[in-house]
Amino acid sequence: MEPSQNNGVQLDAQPGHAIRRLHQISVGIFHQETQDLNVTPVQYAILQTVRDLPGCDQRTLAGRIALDTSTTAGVVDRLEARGLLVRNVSAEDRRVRLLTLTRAGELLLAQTLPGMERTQERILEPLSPEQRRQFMDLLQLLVAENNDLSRAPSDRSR
Amino acid sequence: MEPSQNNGVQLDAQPGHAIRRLHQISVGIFHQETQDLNVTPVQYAILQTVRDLPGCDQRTLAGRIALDTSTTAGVVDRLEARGLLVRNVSAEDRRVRLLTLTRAGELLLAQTLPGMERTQERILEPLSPEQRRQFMDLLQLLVAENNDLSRAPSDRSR
DNA sequence: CCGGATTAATCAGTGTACGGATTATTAGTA
DNA sequence: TACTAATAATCCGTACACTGATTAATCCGG
Repeated sequence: MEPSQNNGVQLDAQPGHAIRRLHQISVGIFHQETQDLNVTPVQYAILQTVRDLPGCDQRTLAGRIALDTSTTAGVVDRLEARGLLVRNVSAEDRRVRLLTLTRAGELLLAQTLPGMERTQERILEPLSPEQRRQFMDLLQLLVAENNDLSRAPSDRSR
Repeated sequence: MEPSQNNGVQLDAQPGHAIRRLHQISVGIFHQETQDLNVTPVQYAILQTVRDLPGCDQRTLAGRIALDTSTTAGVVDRLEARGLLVRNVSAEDRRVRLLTLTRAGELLLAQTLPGMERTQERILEPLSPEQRRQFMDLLQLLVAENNDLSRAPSDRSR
């Protein structure tokens, strides 16, 4: 009958816990691969997105990388302080601040790219090519289907 | 020849980015399912681990959940402030602080359990039973093989 | 039994990550 | 055209998550 022994809760078997661990690992590898550049994965994502959408406003940016607007503001603050991008008040709508990479930002982005690519390879390294495809398919399916359940959903429409 | 158009970097296709998103989603679902209890996933993990290892020290705890010791200290601070666990200086080694759940902590843990379990189901909900098995197998393989690459590796030996 | 290495915990500093409140500006409407 | 709603950004507060430095206690070789 064993009242409620409760020891059946294996942390590692919980999807949430394993996902947190893999995220942790992925960030760790990124830092190993980009060491001296002093960039974080989120900073990289923002630099990359602003490069692809020059003159983009912060809300659109936040929607693209699925980040809260206040978190985005903080990261952009740090990038601006380092002279990697500029914030310009829009002429049409003075509430909006348009983001553009500086030359230093473009340069840093280019320097980060190889380490970022090695990071992606190393994350999946323990898997066979077949398994890598499988894992990425399932992962992307989960993200797409559950998108609206995160607190800052991605918005690809903008 | 196309110099360096660089627009081939699709964020969503990068394992690192998708993993960050899924982590974000998983935390979001956890909060939905445990709303009024005011517990975070990491706080739950600590409560659960201390319940399974009563009188455990902070280093062992940190190793179990694969968390930095200073991060662990911070979370334990908050749990202690809420009266959910107690820190007792060890009699044998006065450097060590032994952790034990209070009755309030046991109660909160029990209240959190159903929401935590629903969270795990909801994360994988978009997948078929077969796909869920596949995804969890690959996920656990990645975590196990890459364990030493995170900045706070898991230590199951203690 | 003393001095250096080791260890457990903490502290200071940086950087995500979120909700909720506030401010400035624009847009829509009676 | 005043009044209101909506919107972009920011600010405050809380909580992870890590590095590197520090403190206190223990351990261990000579």
